[in-house]
Amino acid sequence: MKIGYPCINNSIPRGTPSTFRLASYSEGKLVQTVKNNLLHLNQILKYNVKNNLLFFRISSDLIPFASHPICKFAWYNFFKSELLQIGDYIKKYNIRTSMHPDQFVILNSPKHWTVENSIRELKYHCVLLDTMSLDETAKLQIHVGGVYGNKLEAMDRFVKIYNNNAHLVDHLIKKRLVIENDDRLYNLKDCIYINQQTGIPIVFDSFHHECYNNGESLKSALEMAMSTWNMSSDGLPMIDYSSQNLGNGTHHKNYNKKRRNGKHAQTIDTKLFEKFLKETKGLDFDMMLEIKDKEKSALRALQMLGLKSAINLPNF
DNA sequence: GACTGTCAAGACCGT
DNA sequence: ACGGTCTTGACAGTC
Repeated sequence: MKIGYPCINNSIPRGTPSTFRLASYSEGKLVQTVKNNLLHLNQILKYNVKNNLLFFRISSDLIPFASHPICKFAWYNFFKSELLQIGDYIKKYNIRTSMHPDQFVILNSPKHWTVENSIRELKYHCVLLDTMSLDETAKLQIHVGGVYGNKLEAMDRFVKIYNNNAHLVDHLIKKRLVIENDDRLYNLKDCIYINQQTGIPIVFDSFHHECYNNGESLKSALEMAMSTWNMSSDGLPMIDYSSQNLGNGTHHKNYNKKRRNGKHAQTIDTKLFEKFLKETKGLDFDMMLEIKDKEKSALRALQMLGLKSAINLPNF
């Protein structure tokens, strides 16, 4: 089991902007920003290795506007050696990686341009991971998409574009793509339906499952999701762990039991995490902590798991 | 230096 | 049909 956190490390000051506005796009700005982003990523990975946090979600904003038509720059050539170096470091210390393209990647949209944009975005992620020379255990995690008034049709549209459009969704994407159950549209059972017809592994999100499920127990749900992974090629199953932000959520005007307030907790609730560990005892997976204070909670989780000093490392 | 509107991209929901 | 909301962090313009 590896513990990780997504994209941002609050212990390492950035110093430089990580992105910029489309309106001010220039090749020079892109190069400078990417250069800074790669240096920053290097620092984060070193921090992670030092601290035994060996699962990390790389930010989709590493190369700003990479999939936008405005970007004609071959960043994958220009930064090839830097990217390879990062990839070597990741492999050397056996760091598990993933990326999570954001809400705009929707493969089952009825609008063909939305699907095309989505695929361009997925390709950017693939080129990035491929240029780092990472194997197919480095995953790209997305949600199923919209419902558009008819869930079965919408799911079948997902399956169809995945299975029957090899010119759009090619092997480079398929070897990395995984789907995640969400908190209101596509739950675990829906993801299983898609998995059965596509073979796409499922990233189990514990918080989303709490919000939206079909009554499965945590452990059996987790086992179902984990069984969709081909351990030899996909690697150990990944899961997302988080809990809801307490505070004024229960007073929100749209509060209800299923959705709660939908936001991720500020910091890890050790009691809930303890309970989660107890209920999932015996299962092995790589766990991403989607919690706002990022590495801080991840370190706490490591401590609770007794993994903190599991490895001895050279100093940096 | 603090404050705040806005940002490439989508979809849902209530009115 | 339409505007607000989801959820999110940081840029970028304003004071």
